[in-house]
Amino acid sequence: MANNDCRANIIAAAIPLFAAKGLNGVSVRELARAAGENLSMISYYFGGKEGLYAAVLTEQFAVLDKIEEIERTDIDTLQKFELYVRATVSRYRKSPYLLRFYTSELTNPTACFETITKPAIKKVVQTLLKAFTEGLSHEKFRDDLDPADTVLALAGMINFYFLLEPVTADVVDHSPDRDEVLIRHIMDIFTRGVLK
Amino acid sequence: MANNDCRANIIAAAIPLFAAKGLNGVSVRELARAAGENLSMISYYFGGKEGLYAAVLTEQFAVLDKIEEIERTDIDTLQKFELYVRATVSRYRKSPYLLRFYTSELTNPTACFETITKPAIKKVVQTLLKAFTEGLSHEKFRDDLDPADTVLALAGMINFYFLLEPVTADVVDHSPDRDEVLIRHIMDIFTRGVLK
DNA sequence: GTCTATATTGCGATAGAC
DNA sequence: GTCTATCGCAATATAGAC
Repeated sequence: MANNDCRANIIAAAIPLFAAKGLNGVSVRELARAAGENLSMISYYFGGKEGLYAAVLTEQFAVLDKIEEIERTDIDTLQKFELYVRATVSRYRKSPYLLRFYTSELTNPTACFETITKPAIKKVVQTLLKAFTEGLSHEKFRDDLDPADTVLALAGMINFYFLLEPVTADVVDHSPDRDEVLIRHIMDIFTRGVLK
Repeated sequence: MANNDCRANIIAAAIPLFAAKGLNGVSVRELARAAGENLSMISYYFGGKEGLYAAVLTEQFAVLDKIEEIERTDIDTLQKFELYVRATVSRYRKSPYLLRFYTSELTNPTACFETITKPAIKKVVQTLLKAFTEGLSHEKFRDDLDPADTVLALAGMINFYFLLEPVTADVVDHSPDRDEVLIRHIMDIFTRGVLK
């Protein structure tokens, strides 16, 4: 390639490769070839393969910071949960590799887990927990529900749908056309499940 | 080690290693050392590292076959779903590495994905789908719910709880003592969410 | 900044003795 | 069945020319 986008080219090429095969499943040669850049540029810009992986992870997880908006938005608690579900779906549509990095780090943690992955996911969970507690204090929700169990249930419903896509693709329609219906079904179940 | 349990020793040692680091994250030397067996025994018994991985995966996923019992059991549809949730929890307690193999294959599929992983998971999904359709025909459930969305939502609630444990362990109590409460909460949400 | 060439290490697999 | 020793290769990383 040999232009001034070298660094960006490498990152862009690395995303689908790391996502599909994990940190240990890709070699620097493969990464360089896919980027159309010289092998040694990976060390030059990122200090090695692990450095590149960390850069990719940081970029991928950056969007998770937007979860903060949920706290600042002045809407009903249930609507906050719907906002979370909608944001999750649109995130996965825009960043089709995000969920893979996310779960790959959960199951086969790398050195980045403690520094990048864990804080990013924890922030999401804590934001949801805060919203739930808020809803509880307004006496909107049944008070015999455990906050953690409940928000993890909601997060699980939407995340698992995407996680299982490689298995269920030929029996379930996972096209974006159905996203609106999916969101409705999940919010339906959740709403009836948690309201007083 | 050098006893007649060589094959079994290798498999037993390989389970936690493959689960933690994935197929590409472990070397045959590391596997042999952990098993206390000679390196060459891996090729002798399994034809190589990938063969050992396939053997481990087959053994781990064998328990998933028990899902069939749900079809044969003559109980109410909702109770079938509760049976599934209970079976899932007890499976993860008995096989603490199962979920890791499961999701690792989903996010970073190996050669085993099409032959071992996908059929195993698909069977579970289809069993749940069948149970749901059965419940629909008995007019137990709201008929505006999509079967796939609904069963994936239930599966997601319980699986995600365990998947997120590495992140939420210090903010949520994941001890087996709470399993019964967890199951109750999930079934509560699900039941209220899907019943007419 | 970018390249080639290479240093070095560790990999998976197996030949062949016992 | 189990071992040691080793083959051949691919890995990451970098030195040094330009």
